[in-house]
Amino acid sequence: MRVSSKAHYGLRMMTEFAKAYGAGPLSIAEVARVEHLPLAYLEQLASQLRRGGLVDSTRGVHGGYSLARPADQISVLDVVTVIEGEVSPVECVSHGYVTGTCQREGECASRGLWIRLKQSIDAVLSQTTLAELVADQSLIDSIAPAETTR
Amino acid sequence: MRVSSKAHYGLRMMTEFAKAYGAGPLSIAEVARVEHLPLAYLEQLASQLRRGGLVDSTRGVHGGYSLARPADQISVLDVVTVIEGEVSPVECVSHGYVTGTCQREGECASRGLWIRLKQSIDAVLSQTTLAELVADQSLIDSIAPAETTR
DNA sequence: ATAATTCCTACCATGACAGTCGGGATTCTC
DNA sequence: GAGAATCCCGACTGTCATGGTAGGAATTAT
Repeated sequence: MRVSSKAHYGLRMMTEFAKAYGAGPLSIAEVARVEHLPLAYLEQLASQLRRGGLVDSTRGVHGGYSLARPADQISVLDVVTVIEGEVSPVECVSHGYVTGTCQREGECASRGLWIRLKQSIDAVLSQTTLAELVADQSLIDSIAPAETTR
Repeated sequence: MRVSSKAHYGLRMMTEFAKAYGAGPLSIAEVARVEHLPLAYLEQLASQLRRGGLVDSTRGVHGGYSLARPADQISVLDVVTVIEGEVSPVECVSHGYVTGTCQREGECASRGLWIRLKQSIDAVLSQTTLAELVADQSLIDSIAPAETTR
């Protein structure tokens, strides 16, 4: 029951893209710098995010990535799903589940529980957008700006 | 963001113990039989559940395990926690988190999100008890009893 | 005694995670 | 056109959790 640091990294990268939205593409070298994350690893994650349709890429000298749509239209669930695959506590409640795969299907008492759990997780993650994370960030920075200068 | 099949097995075992509650200890050999799970693996899980204080064990010929307290006083969260450790999407919101371990602490905008997520998961899992799972099970069995005979 | 049980430790195979590395393709700038 | 900055891609690696298996020791009812 945990979010991988992979997805966490992806989310941090996405908030950087969100901050830069509208001001041209942001390179992952820059993201690596401000977030203190390994460049080569971010490259892989960025590719996944692009293939997942969350960002667009621009190659060449002033290239980089930018959000495929405004930050208030990308939820944390979108990001986590692209990086970790569908959020689902057990296979039998995932979207692509084929009826009958689980032999216990008819007699399973806990399926209802897993469905409630999935819905609950999805709700929390889909209610928060990148825009809100960025807003919270600015708020934090405005209160304690000295911290960020190290 | 998934529950391990280990925890799932543990939960299935616990519901068997719940069904047998009051009628003496239930052996894991029996659990393995009715749930079609590997015996040797269940042994390990049963030990964990015992060390976690959820069941009591009786050795010897008519030995086995029985719930340490009534089924309506053991939640799914109890079981999952004993088997998987604390449910926590990221380290910084877990119970044993030491303030300052995460360098981003002051500037982290997503911590609030993870806290909401944890609370949401905990709520769902702690609201369901073994007693409810057993009750649901009986209901299912009474509706479609033919299924279980194969 | 012996059979049924829990208990305990060690072992193992597989796959995910969290990266690193090296090079190729593209595009801007000079 | 050369060079630098960038994205793109595949291969490789070390560590750890998962999902088991195996063997034997301790305990207890019959």
